[in-house]
Amino acid sequence: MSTAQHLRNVPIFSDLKDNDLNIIAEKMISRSYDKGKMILLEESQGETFFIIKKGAVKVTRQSDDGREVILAILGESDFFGEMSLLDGEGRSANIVSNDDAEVLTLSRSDFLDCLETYPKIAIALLEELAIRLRKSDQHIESLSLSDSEHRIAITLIRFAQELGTIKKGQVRIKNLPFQQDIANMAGTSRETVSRTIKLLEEKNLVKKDKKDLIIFNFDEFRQLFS
Amino acid sequence: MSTAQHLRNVPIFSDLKDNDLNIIAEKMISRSYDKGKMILLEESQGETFFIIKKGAVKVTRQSDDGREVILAILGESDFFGEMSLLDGEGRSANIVSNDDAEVLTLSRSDFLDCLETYPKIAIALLEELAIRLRKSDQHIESLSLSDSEHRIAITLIRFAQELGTIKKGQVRIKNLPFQQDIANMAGTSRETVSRTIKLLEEKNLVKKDKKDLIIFNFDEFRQLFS
DNA sequence: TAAGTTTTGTGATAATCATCACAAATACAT
DNA sequence: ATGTATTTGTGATGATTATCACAAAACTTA
Repeated sequence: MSTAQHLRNVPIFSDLKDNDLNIIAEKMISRSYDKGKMILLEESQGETFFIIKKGAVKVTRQSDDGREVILAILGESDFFGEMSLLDGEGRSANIVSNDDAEVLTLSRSDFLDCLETYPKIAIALLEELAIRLRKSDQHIESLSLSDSEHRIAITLIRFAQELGTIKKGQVRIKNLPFQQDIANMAGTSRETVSRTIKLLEEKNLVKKDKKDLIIFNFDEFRQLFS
Repeated sequence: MSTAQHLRNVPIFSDLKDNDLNIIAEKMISRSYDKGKMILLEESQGETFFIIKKGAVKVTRQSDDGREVILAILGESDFFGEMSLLDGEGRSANIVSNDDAEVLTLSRSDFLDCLETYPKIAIALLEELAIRLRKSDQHIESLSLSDSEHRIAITLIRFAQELGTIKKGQVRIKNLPFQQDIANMAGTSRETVSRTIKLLEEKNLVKKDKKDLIIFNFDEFRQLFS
């Protein structure tokens, strides 16, 4: 698939005419990263905009003592790196490739040019940031109010929405992340994730199937926990 | 002060020419709210953009059982309401006036027109949303990793940055919010806030002065807790 | 297939912190 | 000022959950 065709799937570019899309596509460079490679470091200057072509990445923050908080897991057609381009501050998060990943990159100046030239892109980007803020707010609420069972359930709901496939009310989360990663998103410990998922299985709400997790009745599940 | 003069202080409008500013100012309507009044309700459709002219508001989310999470406290020249205008979703948070507050409002269509007409506004708004996302990320990190002492200290740092006045290394947070509000931001209980502030006083890091709180050495304080 | 590595499961224990229950202090109203 | 309502302080108690310590299971790689 050509770069322009990839861009077509990215919400913030989808409004553009083929012509404009091609112009932007030509400015982009493709890169690949092996699983577990650091794509962006917390301290470095932010000079690039990234779009995920293939694979998935973890957005994390690391505390002094080495513990990791996972802010989000991004997948195909998602983008990152825009924050420091926009406000000029340094990076605030690390980005690590979760699988082998391929990305398209755009330089700072090309990115900012885009925004000036195509106001539609700026507006679409505003929309996307608004959605992310909403998700952050929900995340904050869940961390503030809930016990660990709820927090973990809500994390599973997030995965279901981002990575899940629905089939008659059931959601299958393909390749459920490691318990440690779930714990780092839910603000709890790995052991608690293990115990809680077992609990959810005993309540007949979910079922493990090899590397996947199935939520039997997604609507009910959401009702219960959010 | 005229409406246009107020807008001058609002970051997203500060780039505009006087002329354009006046055009926008004429479309805005001023409203006042008594302390504690709900300005926006969680369920209602989002149809208005708000700028705070005077006073402060709490941005909150409420859980079913009535507990409240405070996402932010916004003050003069801050704005809100943009999220549902941008992504078309319903409100995700409540807004309650914290003091008596005066706001300027702009209708949905006027707001969106603004973005189309003045790309500079869209870009400035992107910048502001990027900053908010950064703050949310920090908030999430702090809720995920820290014990209650740290979370409360970080909440105090947030207040200091938003509402504080610095004088030779000391920060005075004028009119510290109620312990209950601090607790709702820090994701802890009111009693724990009480005990923790006492603890911080015993460690000679802060001091209460009537309704204010003084942080003796702001840099050191930040080092300690973030 | 065997050996090594990573991930998961599970008990025991201890620490943190929410909750309850008041008392004290402070603010507010008449 | 006096009474009422809010906000804060503080002890006691119990619940939740982090942490430690392994064992089991599941993947990798040779």
